[in-house]
Amino acid sequence: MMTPSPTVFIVDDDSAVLKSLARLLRSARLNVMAFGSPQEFLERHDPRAPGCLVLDLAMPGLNGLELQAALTVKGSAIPIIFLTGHGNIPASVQAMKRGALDFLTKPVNDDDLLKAVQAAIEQDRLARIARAELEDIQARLDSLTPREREVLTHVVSGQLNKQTAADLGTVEKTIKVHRGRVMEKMKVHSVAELVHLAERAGIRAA
Amino acid sequence: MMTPSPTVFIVDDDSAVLKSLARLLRSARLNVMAFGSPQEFLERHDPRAPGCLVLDLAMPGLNGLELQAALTVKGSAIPIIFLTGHGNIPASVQAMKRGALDFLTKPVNDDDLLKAVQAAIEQDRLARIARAELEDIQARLDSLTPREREVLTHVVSGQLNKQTAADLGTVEKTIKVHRGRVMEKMKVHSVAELVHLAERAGIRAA
DNA sequence: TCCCTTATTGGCCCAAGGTCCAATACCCAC
DNA sequence: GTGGGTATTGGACCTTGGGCCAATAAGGGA
Repeated sequence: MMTPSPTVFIVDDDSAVLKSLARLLRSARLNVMAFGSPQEFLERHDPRAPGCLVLDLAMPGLNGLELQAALTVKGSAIPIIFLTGHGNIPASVQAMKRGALDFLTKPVNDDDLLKAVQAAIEQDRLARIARAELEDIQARLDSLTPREREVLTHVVSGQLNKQTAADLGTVEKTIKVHRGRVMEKMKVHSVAELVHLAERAGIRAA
Repeated sequence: MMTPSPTVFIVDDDSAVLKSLARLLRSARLNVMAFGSPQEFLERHDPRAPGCLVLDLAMPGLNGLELQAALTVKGSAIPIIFLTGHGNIPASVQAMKRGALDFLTKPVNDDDLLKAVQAAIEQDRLARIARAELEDIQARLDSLTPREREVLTHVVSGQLNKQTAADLGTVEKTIKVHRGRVMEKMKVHSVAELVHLAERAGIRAA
């Protein structure tokens, strides 16, 4: 399955700026989608689409920081590059603290913007790979029965089957069966691999 | 062993500001050490001392960003809060990208500064705990012989003793001995724990 | 009601991990 | 050259892990 090529989403209420930015980015062979209002972007944006967001800070209705917050709430992790004509330091610091990738001032240097966009797209690519891996692991975890899940936590914390059996009020033989199924469902062939996966999925000791 | 109480280090070339900041922070029951020049701080600062750094951006000789870079090179991870009278957005973004915890503008609101300092001290505390743990693990890793180290990487990647033996050109029995010593030196009692430690220390598959 | 999933257990057997004791060999430093 | 650390190997023996086959039992849904 082919990953769609990344798109740069631009949101700015000034249509002249919007067009100029779009032209610049398109001339660098980038896919571009321009939005004249934050609300429009928020409604129509598909979080699954790869790419990054170039966002004007000062806009009517919903300003850049608010849109950033709204995207976070919505669960979108798209990298954001802020662009501002009359921004102030507190706003830039706020934006960066909340995870913006960059914060540029207008008039923006073409090269600075292109570099920032390239970096954002790359970061989005890597983040997507990491997220896909996590989702894959999570899917396997979700296929476990409650009991298998309990056994898993004991295994990754290094308990012997007999200890696990005692903790769960059953016998070693039963644990062995569950354990075997856990290994199978998680698609691993060693405890080491299992611990790796559990670690990434944030599963802690029993 | 008692952790010394945290200190707020202040660096500002304006002695009036320095005194005023020191007074404010001391009134909040914080330990304070004031420095009139970045060079002085750089020379005399002990990276082991817990606390945080409140740093003026514009100073003669070495500006705030340069001092930040110098500290990074020196291996100091002290959290930095920038303070500036005439800063600009690019400088603030630069500072935040390089890991500054906050970037405040003068005249600073007392409450904002105190909150930022508290947050920085807490972050330093947590970072120190994490670092101490890492150093502990690293010390154990350093106690391994080269051969044991090789065996370790095979174990954490889930290889069977016989496979490891084949890879290292020896027999299973030998691997068992090394493996036993690895477990002993790393102070763990299960492969799961060993993988946990290796993961944190950044050891990857064989 | 019948089927499926989940959880449980037993027996049998083999593979893998791990320990104790003992021994050989190499290299380096005192 | 003698002792210590490192690497290696053998044998004996015990513990754990794990697969195969079979079976029971509770709870939910079609």
